[in-house]
Amino acid sequence: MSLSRRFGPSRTRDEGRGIPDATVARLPVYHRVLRGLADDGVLTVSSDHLAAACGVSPAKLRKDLSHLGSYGTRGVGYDVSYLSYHISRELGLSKPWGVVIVGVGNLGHALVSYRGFASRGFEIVGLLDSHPDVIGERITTSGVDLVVRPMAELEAVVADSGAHIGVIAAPADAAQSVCERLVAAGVRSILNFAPVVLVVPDEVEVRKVDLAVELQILAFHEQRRVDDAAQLPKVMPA
Amino acid sequence: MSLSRRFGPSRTRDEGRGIPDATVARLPVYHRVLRGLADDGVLTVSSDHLAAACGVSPAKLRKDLSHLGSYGTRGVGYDVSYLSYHISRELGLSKPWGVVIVGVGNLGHALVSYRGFASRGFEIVGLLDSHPDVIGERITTSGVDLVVRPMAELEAVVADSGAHIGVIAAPADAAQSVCERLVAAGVRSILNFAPVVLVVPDEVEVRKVDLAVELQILAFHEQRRVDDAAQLPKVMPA
DNA sequence: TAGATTGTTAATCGATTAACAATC
DNA sequence: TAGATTGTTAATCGATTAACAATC
Repeated sequence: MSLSRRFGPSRTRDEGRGIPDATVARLPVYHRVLRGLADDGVLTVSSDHLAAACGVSPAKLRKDLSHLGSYGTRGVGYDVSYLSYHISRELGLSKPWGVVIVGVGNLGHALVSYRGFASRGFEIVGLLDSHPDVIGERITTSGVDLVVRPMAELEAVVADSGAHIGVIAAPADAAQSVCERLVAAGVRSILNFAPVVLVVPDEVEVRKVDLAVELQILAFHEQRRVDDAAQLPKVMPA
Repeated sequence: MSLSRRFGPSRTRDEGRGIPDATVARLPVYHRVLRGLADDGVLTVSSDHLAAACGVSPAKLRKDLSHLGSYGTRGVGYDVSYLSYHISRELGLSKPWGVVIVGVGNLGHALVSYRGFASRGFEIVGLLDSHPDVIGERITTSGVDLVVRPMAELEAVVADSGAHIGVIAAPADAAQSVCERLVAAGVRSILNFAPVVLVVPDEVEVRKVDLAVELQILAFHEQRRVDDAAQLPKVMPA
């Protein structure tokens, strides 16, 4: 980190609040790409370069970053590690967050083996399932060494581990009940893989990953393409 | 389907094009909830009810549906199966779409066993992997009976199956190359699970599912909550 | 200083919302 | 007819974009 910037940008930013949702959703991508650049030994990057690597326009990138503060240098660009640090701080990645995964079927197993957790400061601190075949299974991957606990222990696992984030990888018909127990146990951030609209109190943040929705959006556009190809009379190349 | 509506809404709609992206992204949710209502034997639903079940406001729901046409009845509500049919038609779910999955590790296995494909008219028509341990494995689940093929056969599998959608469940460092081969083989719709910004021609539609991004967005809000709780002086209950 | 690049401004675009006229 | 509920309108809000003044 450039120590020459020690005194920082003197609070010209949005007073720490009010970063637009659309910007927050892109910060993780900027962060990942910056880490890749740092690994490659790149020290400085311009908004044009970084934007291209992130798949956004330079204007959008600069606008997004301006919400965090003023971490670039005109005429030069951005110091890769300095910017990376400030994004990670803004995202809350400087603290480690404990994650409990409820449902250790195919998807749950895939999540546990996912290496993106630990590398971003997330730690899996609990695994729960209701199926006797899975309960008691010991799962050991890089950074994880846990035994699957029965659903009855959900509240105890959350309390003991101090988990902040709950991942619901359970079947659809169990999802709402799991969600309610997580919330009652004190979890306020939930990542839901079940194809269900969860009902939660206002203070709880739910994000949903829905394979079927993504596929259906693709199908919509695919159909448009097929229809277009069929309806338009073939235009002769000149 | 109410045959009394046989003659349809006489093209008052947006001429088939121009359904806003935000609306398209919600249609699959409406469709799923409507199917659930139909299964429960519900014949008619008001925008207030349906909106509540979908977790959106009634105004937004009606606005969204108005882009498809005029499929409700004032004073009554929407015929569940009639509306469901028109949404599925708009989404392109009346035709079956072939899906090829590239990468049959933990995530790929989870995807194959996901029951949401077939129930929405998607059919897995090819599985590919580069790992010798996985190649040749026969995978049989409800509706799927396939052998994992080596990566070298990607082009042949796409051509033979006529697949329209490619799912990239391969490691990050293979994703761009897989993507290019899919596109060269004629695939125009890609669902990408690899944490990589794919570079594709304009005519290709890529949707990305990124676990790390979702977790980091949750961490951002979680941090805000924690900070708020720490900074605000404790307010006495009156 | 001259060239490069940021951070900000103002214009545009698209999405959301509330209210209500149309109409079953 | 009276009550209910849609489909549409107009206002608001938030996100994107292009251009450029600030400044390294």
